[in-house]
Amino acid sequence: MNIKTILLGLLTQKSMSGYELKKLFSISFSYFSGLSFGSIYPALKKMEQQGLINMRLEIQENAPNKKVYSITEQGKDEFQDLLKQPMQSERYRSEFLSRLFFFSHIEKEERVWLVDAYLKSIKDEKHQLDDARPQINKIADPFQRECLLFGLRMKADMVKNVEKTLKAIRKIKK
Amino acid sequence: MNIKTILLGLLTQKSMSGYELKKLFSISFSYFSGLSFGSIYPALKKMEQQGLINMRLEIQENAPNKKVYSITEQGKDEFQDLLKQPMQSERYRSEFLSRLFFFSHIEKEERVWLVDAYLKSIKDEKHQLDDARPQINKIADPFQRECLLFGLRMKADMVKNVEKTLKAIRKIKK
DNA sequence: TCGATCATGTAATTGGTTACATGATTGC
DNA sequence: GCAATCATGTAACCAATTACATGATCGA
Repeated sequence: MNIKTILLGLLTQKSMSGYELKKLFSISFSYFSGLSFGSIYPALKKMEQQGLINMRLEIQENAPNKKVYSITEQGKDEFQDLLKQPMQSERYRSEFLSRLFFFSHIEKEERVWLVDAYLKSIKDEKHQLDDARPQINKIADPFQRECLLFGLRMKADMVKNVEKTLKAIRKIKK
Repeated sequence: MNIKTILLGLLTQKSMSGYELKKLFSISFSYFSGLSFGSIYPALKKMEQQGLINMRLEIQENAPNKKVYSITEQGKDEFQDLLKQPMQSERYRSEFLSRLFFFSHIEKEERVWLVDAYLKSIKDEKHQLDDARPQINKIADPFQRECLLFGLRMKADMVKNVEKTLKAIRKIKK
């Protein structure tokens, strides 16, 4: 999903500035995507030119002025169209698999060490997601809750599968 | 894993031209990555300039001449270094999850239809991988066989998890 | 004769990231 | 006084894709 769709989606719920979009995004969306100001601000400018969103300058006294964007009717139509496009399952670009593919080129201890460290890091992420669960559930709608559940299941599966691979590569001599 | 590492890895096994690299890549690596000529040829040129690989022009009579690249000692060292870097688990950029996140904005039938079509497409991919299994196993080393097994397990888990999500969204009224 | 395979390459575009630049306010 | 938060933006860079350009050979 590209930045345009995401921003349209978030602006459907509430008018916001680029700064606020980034914040909201970091809370609710962080697990499966990530955006930086360097892409948000140019995207908003472009979308305004295309008539998908409107900008209103909000003068603030104790903080810098902010540009509050709201979605237009045209933007809503565009968002609907984008959501209804068929989903093609993307190639799973996995650093883990790419590395494993070339494991014959490094020493056995090195292999075990690498996979073990990787396993720790994904377990860690799973725990982080577990911890964030109540907070996310508070602001999420039913579908977003399903997102979270899906993410947790996939993380658990990932842990299981990496563990299996670790066992297997321990058995490979040489 | 970036293109440089992949090309170095493949060239460790055998000296090859860009065209041959692409072919080999498509067979053994296609499941978890993908490269086009538009990235392979410039990458090879750059790597040659950096001294990671050498080029030898092979004059052919019944086909266009080809540039056969072979890895240098410096290239081997670089490849070793790259393989030993710790793996950081990347963010899982999932179109499915991004779409699900905004599912409240489309009709129920639309949602079910979309997920159902998606489910079919990943089942299809799983079958394709299953079919390619014997062929891949023939040319793969033990670690590459583990890659395949890992991929198959993850695909199966994916199917299960999408099915669960489908059931859940069927139950959500509105 | 038409499409597939062999073979290399460039240009334009996509879709971002990171670093840089600015500057006020608030809390410790 | 220093770090964090608020707030916007540009420039340089990265890593790739797609489309375009060329052209020979071989098999059905």
